[in-house]
Amino acid sequence: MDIEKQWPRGQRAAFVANFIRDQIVSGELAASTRINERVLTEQLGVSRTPLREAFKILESEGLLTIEPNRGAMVTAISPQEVELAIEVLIALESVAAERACKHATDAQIDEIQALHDEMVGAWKAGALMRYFHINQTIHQKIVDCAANPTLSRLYMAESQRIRRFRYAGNQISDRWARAVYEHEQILDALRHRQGALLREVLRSHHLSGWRTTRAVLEGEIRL
Amino acid sequence: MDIEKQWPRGQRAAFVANFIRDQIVSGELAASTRINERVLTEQLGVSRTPLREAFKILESEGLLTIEPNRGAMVTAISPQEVELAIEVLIALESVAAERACKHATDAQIDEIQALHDEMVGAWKAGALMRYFHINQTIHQKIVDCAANPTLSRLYMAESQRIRRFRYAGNQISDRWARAVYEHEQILDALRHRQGALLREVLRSHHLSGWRTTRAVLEGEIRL
DNA sequence: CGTTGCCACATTGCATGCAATGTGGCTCGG
DNA sequence: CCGAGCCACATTGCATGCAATGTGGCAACG
Repeated sequence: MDIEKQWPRGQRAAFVANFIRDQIVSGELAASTRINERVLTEQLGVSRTPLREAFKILESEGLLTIEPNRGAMVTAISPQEVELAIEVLIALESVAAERACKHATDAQIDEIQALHDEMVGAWKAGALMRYFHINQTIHQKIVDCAANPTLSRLYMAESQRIRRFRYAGNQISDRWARAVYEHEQILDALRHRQGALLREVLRSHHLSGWRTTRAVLEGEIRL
Repeated sequence: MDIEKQWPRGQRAAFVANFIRDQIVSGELAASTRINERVLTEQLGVSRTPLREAFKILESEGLLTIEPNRGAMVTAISPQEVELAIEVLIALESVAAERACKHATDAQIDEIQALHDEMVGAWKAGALMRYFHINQTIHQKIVDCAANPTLSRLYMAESQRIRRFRYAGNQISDRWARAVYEHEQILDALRHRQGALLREVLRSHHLSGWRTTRAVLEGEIRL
């Protein structure tokens, strides 16, 4: 990437971390891939110091595993661990649901509605990647409506950590259609500020999404 | 500290991070304190490279804030943010409660019981610091019983992040006595594997703890 | 006397060199 | 032919030097 282009002093580690994080959460860097410092420094045009600082950031986010003297590799996560993480995500979103219905501004809801419309467009256009990305954004925005920075931070970190696994499930077109329908229920509940309902709709949305995804991951469904 | 003593190659950043983290969560390093790299390198006997890597780790844990060209300082947290973080901690412990009642081994419960007995000892001896530390350990162990690594990891990180604030509330002797009583209810619920009950007891335990702590922080109660 | 601009010093950000460790291939003995 | 040991090379861990940026104090000016 951007060899020669120099990022601002004081933010290089952050930019490098973003770059690697994108590659990991998008699945471009497969699990257990070893990362070579020299290669990356040449790709990114920064020295090893900010690079290694980025490694430490990503390690504490759970995306990289660093073995002393052997370097960094993309953390491997089992479907079992993903399932447990989703349980945590559901808990976080449950708290968010009730709070979001209390604290969301109309502008925030409109923004989510706009994202939803855009997502439906991506669905109809068959743009899976775009759909998936907007989907994630919508969930994050709902959590952000809860006006709880800790909640937003943990939700973002954890959903990114398992993102590469969840992508699989959306490739099933039945699931895709159903998810769009569920999202409409979610928006309704939010718009009518029915916290308990939103919580339950979100919960079953995630559970049914995970059932599909797990089936795909375990090879029970051929694409 | 340990000038001259050299930590093993490959773990220095981690050890430095632990060292600083202890100082922050224990309150020895006050909020907004600027941290000077040169001073720390001399105290710890490591060079600036692992030190700066440790800074990045602690920054992503939310304990340090790094301003470019101005260095690291202990992140300031408002009581408002602490309250919001506690709401998240309660959500995490709620998930943990149900799961812990299903997955806890008898040995784990015995271990928690032993910690509880030790904590009562510290209480009777008036050893506040020791009491507080065991208290935190008990809650972490309960979460660990849930056998969900993500849950354990997030719970630990977040409880450490706000630890320095919660200490204040325990200095009220009424609260201290009540907390011990509540902990007995918690252990009972866990031992009888009553998940829903455990969840509710934990929830009200944290809420009443926070009410006291907030009052102390806001200066409504003189020590 | 207060304010502004400037300069020297302190501190951080990053690149790089060196030492330590890991790794793959080769030799040599069985 | 196979395996163990060894050696050269690749890679990482850390220390340190240099450049960029921030900061506090002093001087000059109003």
